[in-house]
Amino acid sequence: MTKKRTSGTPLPRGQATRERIIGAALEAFAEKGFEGASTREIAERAGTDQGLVTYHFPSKDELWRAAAERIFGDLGKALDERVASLEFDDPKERARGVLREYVRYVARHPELFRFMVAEGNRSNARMRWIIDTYMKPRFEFMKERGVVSAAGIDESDAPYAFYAVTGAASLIFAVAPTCRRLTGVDPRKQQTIEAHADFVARLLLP
Amino acid sequence: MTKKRTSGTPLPRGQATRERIIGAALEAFAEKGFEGASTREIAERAGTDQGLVTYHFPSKDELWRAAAERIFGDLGKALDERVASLEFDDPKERARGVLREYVRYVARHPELFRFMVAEGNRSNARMRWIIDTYMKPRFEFMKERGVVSAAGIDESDAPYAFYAVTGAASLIFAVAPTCRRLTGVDPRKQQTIEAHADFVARLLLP
DNA sequence: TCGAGAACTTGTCGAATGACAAGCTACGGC
DNA sequence: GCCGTAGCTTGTCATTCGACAAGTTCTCGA
Repeated sequence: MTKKRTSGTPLPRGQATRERIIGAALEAFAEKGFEGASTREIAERAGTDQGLVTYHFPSKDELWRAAAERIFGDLGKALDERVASLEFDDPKERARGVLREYVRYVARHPELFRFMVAEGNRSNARMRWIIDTYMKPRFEFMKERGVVSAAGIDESDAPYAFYAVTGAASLIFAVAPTCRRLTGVDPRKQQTIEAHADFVARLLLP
Repeated sequence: MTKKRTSGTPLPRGQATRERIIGAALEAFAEKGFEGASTREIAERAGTDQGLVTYHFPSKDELWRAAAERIFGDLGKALDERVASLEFDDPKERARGVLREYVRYVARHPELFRFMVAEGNRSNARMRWIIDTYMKPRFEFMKERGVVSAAGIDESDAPYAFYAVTGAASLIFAVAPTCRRLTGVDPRKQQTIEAHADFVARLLLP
């Protein structure tokens, strides 16, 4: 039953805790930024010790990289799945569906946006790699077959559209506690998520 | 010429460095978050020593509070000035003007948005105070006499509109280096700022 | 001009940080 | 069964953190 392993392939047990650590790191990095999140806090969130974090990840940088790959990879997978399952003939209706799915995803993963904003004004090698690997394909998709073409937006406006859509869709979930106090609306409620998805879809694809 | 001072009133010289420290703190907090920004780095940005930071601000918390008051206060003042100077009869045209001024402001102060996102998911006493003091009036203004009413948006959608507008207007400037690499467009250029202002205004107030 | 106090510098403290080394445990191949 | 190693624990290191104390310099009113 057990899979044949070549030497060096991680054991399933180790993989699981490794994944837990990445998840904990993602939360911590999104909440406090790279410098603010300590490896000890990440370990505690993951239910282990600090020593184990440095065992699985030789440095904090490596852990950051793993967390970044995880969240951008997950977004890509989730969107690909949903997009494939949407069967609309009308391109605008299809774009609406994609957009609504995107809002639902960022609502469930507010750490994605916080991570983006926290790290987005650095331009080190790792950030550049993330842009080229994960973000470029999304941007090109949106430009050619997504919201931009469906909404009749000029291609030269694609950069503005990309960041306007991303910001409009995500911010409310990234600052949920603030929103609750300011407006009385709780972004964590399903009802709010759908209402915001509606609003954004109407705004961009009337 | 010199103003009469009662004992204990800070000297002008002290005020100036105090302001410089607040500015440096703002940059650092926006860039690395509260925990990630060190008082020593803030001091260096301000051109002084760490001891002087703790002299002017008894704790890092107090410094954070001063930085938050500064940036939200500045936004309020800037918008009030611009709004007062806009003389449009048509409410929609007026809302467009306000919105474009808002985009220009966040372009010049990208740290505002980074600060909001970094601190917006905490709900401590200081954040609550900032919401009640600085953000509530802005939200009410937008709802009653701003973009929401001008765009014919239902008042119950005001929360979604507020965060959609804020996010759409600001994100591109908060992650400028990323945007440059991803799209080729540099958000720091005046031309880009105006193009984004155009795009957002057309999006929300067609 | 001189004294008082604000403004600033310097040095130091315990606590927390990232990284590492030296062990211990448990699982899977033989 | 038993052995090697991946997985995990524990302890320690130099460095950096926020905070504070003590001392020096500058400014301005009298």
